[in-house]
Amino acid sequence: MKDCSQCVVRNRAICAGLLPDELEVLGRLGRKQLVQRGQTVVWEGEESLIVANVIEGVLKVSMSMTDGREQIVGVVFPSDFIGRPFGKASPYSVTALTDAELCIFTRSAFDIFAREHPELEHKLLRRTLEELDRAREWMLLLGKKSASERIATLLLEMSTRLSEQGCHANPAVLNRFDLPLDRQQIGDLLGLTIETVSRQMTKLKSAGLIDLPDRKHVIINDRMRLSDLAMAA
Amino acid sequence: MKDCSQCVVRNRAICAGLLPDELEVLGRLGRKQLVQRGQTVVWEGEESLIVANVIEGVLKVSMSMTDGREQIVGVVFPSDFIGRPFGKASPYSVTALTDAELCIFTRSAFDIFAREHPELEHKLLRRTLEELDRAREWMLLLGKKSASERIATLLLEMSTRLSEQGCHANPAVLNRFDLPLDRQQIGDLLGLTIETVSRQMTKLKSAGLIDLPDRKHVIINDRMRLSDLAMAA
DNA sequence: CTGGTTTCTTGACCTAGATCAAGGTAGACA
DNA sequence: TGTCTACCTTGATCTAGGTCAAGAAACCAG
Repeated sequence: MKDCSQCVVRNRAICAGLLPDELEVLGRLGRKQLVQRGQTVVWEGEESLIVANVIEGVLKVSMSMTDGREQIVGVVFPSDFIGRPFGKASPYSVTALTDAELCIFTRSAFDIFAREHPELEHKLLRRTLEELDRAREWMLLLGKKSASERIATLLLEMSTRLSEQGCHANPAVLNRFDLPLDRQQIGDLLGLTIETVSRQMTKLKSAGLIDLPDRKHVIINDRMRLSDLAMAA
Repeated sequence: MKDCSQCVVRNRAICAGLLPDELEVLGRLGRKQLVQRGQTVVWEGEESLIVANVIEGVLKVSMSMTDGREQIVGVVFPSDFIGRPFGKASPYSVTALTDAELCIFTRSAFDIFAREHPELEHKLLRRTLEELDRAREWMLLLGKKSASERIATLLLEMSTRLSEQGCHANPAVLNRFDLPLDRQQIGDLLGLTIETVSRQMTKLKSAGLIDLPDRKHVIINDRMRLSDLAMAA
């Protein structure tokens, strides 16, 4: 990699806070790579060979059962970290939902570098703790929420996470954004079928809480009612 | 705390690997505390004041909705770490499922100590990554598995985690153990009602895969069929 | 613009698991 | 030793969301 100091996620990714010379060493370990929508960069069950920072684009983290049932267990945005450091096999796949740009490291090189740079491990720890909080929040959704509560929660979550993407939170995106997932993927994330997702979205649209000008585009009209719905019923 | 070097979880908790003098400093920051079954040590939404190592006993990590629906998002065993370091509010509660013994630290003192001891933060990172893997595995269960698959998965998970508790994996416990959860708690962990849990357990018993000599005790008769069931159907 | 493909929506029907409602049963305590 | 109480099991019924089956939009290539 030529110059990490110019990286667009420089101040938000786990490499933020490294000293200039440390950053240069890390930069030499990594390489930028473009991946296309649909391309898988980490395979469930395979040896965990790479880790990466997301520079641009959105990716899904998913696990599946032998008979093909799939659950999306995470959605990853620019400046987020992907891959499973310090472990032989990756328990999940990582697949691009949009065209994306990654900053890839071999896992072994990253593991060694991380152990030598406590500041980096600290950043990674904080991120992993946040990811764990999000995973647990999603367990509450999957275990206890109704279909309409799930859809409302998803729309709000996507809204906030997409709007946090820019250098500063981007209020223009907050109530008007493109979903990076199709209906099937929304189902796989929420533990619902594609038909239930479609019906519930239509219902929210009819109730005036949202607009759906086309397949991917979402406009939130009544954020408050939507978040009431997300929390209880 | 008098003497960490005598601690029963000494070699498995995150404090393993600290130098004797570091361990002594950490020991002075912590105190042992007994908690009774049912007692809550961390409250959801409250400021995160303490973290702890579990010395003895089993605890649940849970999140709930405003209307009282509760999801258990984690079960914690001896040598595991509890609490949310590096964050103001705890997103979940932690409650003892059995009488337990903890080694408690104020969060602020622990945070400072951890930042000064990369080896400790590394251990904590590894544990958090494992906890995240488990949470995601559970998301697959909650999003995609049938009731019988969920029960089978739970029994196997409890079997392995309880048997790993001793200094060495304890094969006697593997197929014969006491569930630290009652039926309601099993339901809250699996996203099922108490009645469904009861019916599915009875079904597994009738099929001869397990025995249930009393409320809490479980004997696994046919581990292979149980794990076939846990994975697919 | 047109025909083909993919994705999404809608409708009709079905089922796994929830809900409601009695009973059992095992500890606990007098 | 009885009876209280907190769990647990079982049965009957209901329903949210799944499944199956058409269409309808959007998207794309020529």
